[in-house]
Amino acid sequence: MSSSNLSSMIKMNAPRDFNFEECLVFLGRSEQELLHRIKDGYLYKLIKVDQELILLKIGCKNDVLNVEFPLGEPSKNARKMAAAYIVDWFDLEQDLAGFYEMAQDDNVLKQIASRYRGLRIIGIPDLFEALTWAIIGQQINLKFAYTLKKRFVERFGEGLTFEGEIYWLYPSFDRIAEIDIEQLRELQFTARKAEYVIGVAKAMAKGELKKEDLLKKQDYQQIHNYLTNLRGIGAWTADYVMMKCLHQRSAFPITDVGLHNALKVQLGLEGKPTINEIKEMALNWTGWEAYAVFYLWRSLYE
DNA sequence: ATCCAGGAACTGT
DNA sequence: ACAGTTCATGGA
Repeated sequence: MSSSNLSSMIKMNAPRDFNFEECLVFLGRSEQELLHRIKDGYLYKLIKVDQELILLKIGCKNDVLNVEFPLGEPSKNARKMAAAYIVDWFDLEQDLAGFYEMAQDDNVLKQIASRYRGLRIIGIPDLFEALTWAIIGQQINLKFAYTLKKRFVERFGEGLTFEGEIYWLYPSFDRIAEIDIEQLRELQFTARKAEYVIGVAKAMAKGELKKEDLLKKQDYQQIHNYLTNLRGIGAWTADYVMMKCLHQRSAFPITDVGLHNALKVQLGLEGKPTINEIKEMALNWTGWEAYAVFYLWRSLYE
């Protein structure tokens, strides 16, 4: 990965096995998404680094990612942070050669691995967002989950208007740590979801829960245990967050309903596979479970 | 109407 | 350890 400056634009060489178009398909999966926007082949996202709001406009041509800053020239440090953000978001440090090698002999993954080749796990770099988005999505249909997220972001997040469009930042844990359950009930969160979301915000506001500390553990089981000790974080949520935020290749949300549906379709089953059947298939995926799940999720958005 | 949804905690055995 | 129950709401 190298980057060079060229008239306020950052150019980043994409790693091998990177397909921007495939990533955009995944990012465009919901009409209700408000934390990024895809327009004319460009991806727009608002981020905040050191109190500085930065709108990213990301394009890709000839295996080079081009990052522009439509709001104006950010500070040198902010440009550096923006580049790091993109590496994190698109999991660009991952070498996928091992995944494709494994998948080519795997009956479940063979087709989708080659069909979506270059798709990377699109992450949620913000730990608070990853945890609370997972909590919001627990046990409700995805459409309603997006509705709740939209209300949550529009009520407690920060918005910036640029050329007639509003770009949103996800609410900060500091902001959510100071609200009460009733304020989320108004948005139709259940009391339980509200409690979990505020609980996570408070833990982060107190400094008891930090992404860097989790990454330091560097061990799947340690991180998983730590996360599931938090109220509202069960095995599914822990694995989801380890996949989407902590770059854990072995994260495996095996009870995920979307995974079950995808396997049913891919294998042409009459009903959904059982957990034991999935464990059987996954024996071959060791070390690449997160990518297997992500490609299967992708297969649901034909 | 009825069942399910990108679950988790709680309760009883 | 394990199975059943409750939470709560919208979508199909």
